[in-house]
Amino acid sequence: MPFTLTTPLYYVNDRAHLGSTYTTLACDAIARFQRLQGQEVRFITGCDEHGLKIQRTAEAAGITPQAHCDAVSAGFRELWQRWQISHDRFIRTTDPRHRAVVEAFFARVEANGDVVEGRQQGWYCVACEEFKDHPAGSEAPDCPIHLRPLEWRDEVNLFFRLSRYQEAITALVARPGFIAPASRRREVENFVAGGLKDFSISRRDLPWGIPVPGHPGHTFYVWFDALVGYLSALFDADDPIDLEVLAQRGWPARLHVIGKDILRFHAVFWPAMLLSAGLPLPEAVFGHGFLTREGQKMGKSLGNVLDPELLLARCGRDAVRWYLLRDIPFGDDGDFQQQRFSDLVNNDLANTIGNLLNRTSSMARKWFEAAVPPAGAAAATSHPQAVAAARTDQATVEALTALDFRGASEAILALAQEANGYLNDRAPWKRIKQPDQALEVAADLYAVLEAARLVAVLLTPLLPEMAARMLRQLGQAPLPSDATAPGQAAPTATAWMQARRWGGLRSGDPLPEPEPVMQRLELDSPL
RNA sequence: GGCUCGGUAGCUCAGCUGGUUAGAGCGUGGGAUUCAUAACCCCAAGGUCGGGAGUUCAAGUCUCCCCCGAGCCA
Repeated sequence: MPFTLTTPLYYVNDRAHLGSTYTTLACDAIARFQRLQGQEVRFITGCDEHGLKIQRTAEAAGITPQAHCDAVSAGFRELWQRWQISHDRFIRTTDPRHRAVVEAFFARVEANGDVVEGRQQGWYCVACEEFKDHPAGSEAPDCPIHLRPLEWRDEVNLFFRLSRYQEAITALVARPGFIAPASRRREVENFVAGGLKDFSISRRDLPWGIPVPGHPGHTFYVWFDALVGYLSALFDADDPIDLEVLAQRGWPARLHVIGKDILRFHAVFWPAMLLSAGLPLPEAVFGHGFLTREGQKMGKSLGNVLDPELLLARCGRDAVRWYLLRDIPFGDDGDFQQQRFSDLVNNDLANTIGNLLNRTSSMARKWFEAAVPPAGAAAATSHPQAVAAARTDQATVEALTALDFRGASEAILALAQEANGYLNDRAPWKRIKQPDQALEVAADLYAVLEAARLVAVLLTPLLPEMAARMLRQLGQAPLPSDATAPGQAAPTATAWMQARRWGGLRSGDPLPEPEPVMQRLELDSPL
C-alpha cells in the first residue's frame, strides 16, 4: 500500500510564495524519508486553477484564464524542479481527467442524496471564495481578511448536505492523531460543535469552472473541485476513471500537509465529502504554521516578501531547507530571521558538520595513504562513537516518523558535535607523532569517519544534496530518495537501512581529496 | 464580547503529572589547540521565569485577578 502524502493544490492566482515552498519542502523531506524506509510513496502536489478570482485575474491581465493558469502552474512546476522536490504527481484541476473524476465523485454524492438546491444569500469575498457570515446591519462590508469590499449574492445553488455528517465528523475530529499538531484540534472541534451547516458546492454564471452535470448553469465551487484533485492525482495515466481503482492506487492518503488556514476544509468538509462518496478517509491532516519575516507578516503592502526564487538563487537549497526544517518546530509559526539563518547554516552545516568531515578526511589522507584507516578497535559496536551513533540513529528515525524535523536535526547535529569533541580529546595530530600509536590513531579516525558517514546517511531525507556530497567525499555512493519512475518497482530492503549500520566504511578504500561540502553563507545585503 | 493559545537569559525557545544551585542553541567574553572551511574543543557572564494575590512543607509548574501579544468565533 503506497504512502500517499499531499501538499495543498496551490491556487494559481499568483506566483509561488515562501509559504507554499515551506509546505512543499517539508513534504519532500517526509516523502524522502518514507522512500528511504522502503515505502512506496505517492507524493502529490499540483495546482488549483478554477474560480472567479482566477477568471478576474486573467481578465485583468488581458489573457484567457487557461493561458493564465498554464503560465502560473508552469511556474510552480519549474520552481519545484529547481528546489529538487521529489513529488510523484503534479495534478492540475484543469486537467480533463480531473474533470471526469469530479463528475464521477459528484455522481456518487448526488446518488447518495447529499445534493440539494438551496438559496444562497449573503456577502461574498471573491478573494476568499467564501460567503461570510456577516451580521446584518452594515451596508457595504469589507472582508476582514482581505479588507476589500464584499459582493452581495443572491442565487440558487447546489448545497452539500454537510449537516448529515455531524456525528461522523465529530467522531473523526476527536480521533487522536487525525488533526495534527494536536494543538490545532480544539479550534476545529469548536467549529464542529457549533453545528455543521450545509454548504454550497456550485456557483451560477461562473464560466471558469467545471460544469455540474445535470445542472445547467452551475459550475462547481472551487473547493469542491480542488479537494477532489487529491484523488485525480492518484490515477495512473492509462487507468479508467473509476473511483474503485483508487483503493489500488494509494487512497486513502496517509497525510495531508496544509497551512493552518485551510484546516477546516481538510478536516471537516473533505472527509464529509468522502463519506458521502463512499470513499475511505485520510489518516491525518497536518496544519503547519505560517512564516513571518523579522517578526512581521510578509505582504506585498509591506514590501517584505521573501521570494523563494531569490532565496534559492542566493543561498541554495541545502541552506534554506536546513533553516526551515531545523529551526522551526513543524506545526508552529516561524519567523525568518536573516541573521539567524546564516548563523545556523554556517555553524551547523559548514562548521560543525562540514568541517568535521573535512578535518577527519584530511588527517586520514595525510597519515594513511589517502584511504580509510584500519578500523581496529573502532570496528566494535561498543566503541563510544558507535554507541553515540546508534543513539542518534534511533532518535532521528523516531523524530522523522513523528514529523519532528527539528528534533531529527538536533539529534544529528549532536552526533557531529560529539565526534568533534572526541577528536579534540584524542588529539590524533599529537599522537601520530609517536609511531607506536599509529594504530590507535587509525581507529580514532575510522570511528570519526564512520560518525560523519552516519551523519550524512541520516541527513539524507532532510538535505539530500549535502548528504550526497558528504557520502561521495567518503567514497560512498549517495542514497537515492528521489521519486521512482512510473512502473519502476518500489524499493524493498533499502540501501538506507543497510547504510545506517555501524561499520559501513571499508578500511583501505580510497578517500577523495576533501573539499568543503557546505560553503559558509556570506549575506552582505538583506535578502 | 466569547473561546483558545502564548508572555522563561540580548535573540529563538525547552522545562512531563508542583520538589535539591531554572536549561539548550545562537550571540557576547575568556581559555585551550593547530588536523580542519579564522573552523573545532572547554569555561564564563547573564534571568526577581509578564504583574499581583492565594493554595501548599514546597510553584516557572496549581487557583483567581490584571497587563501584553497571537489566533478562532461572533
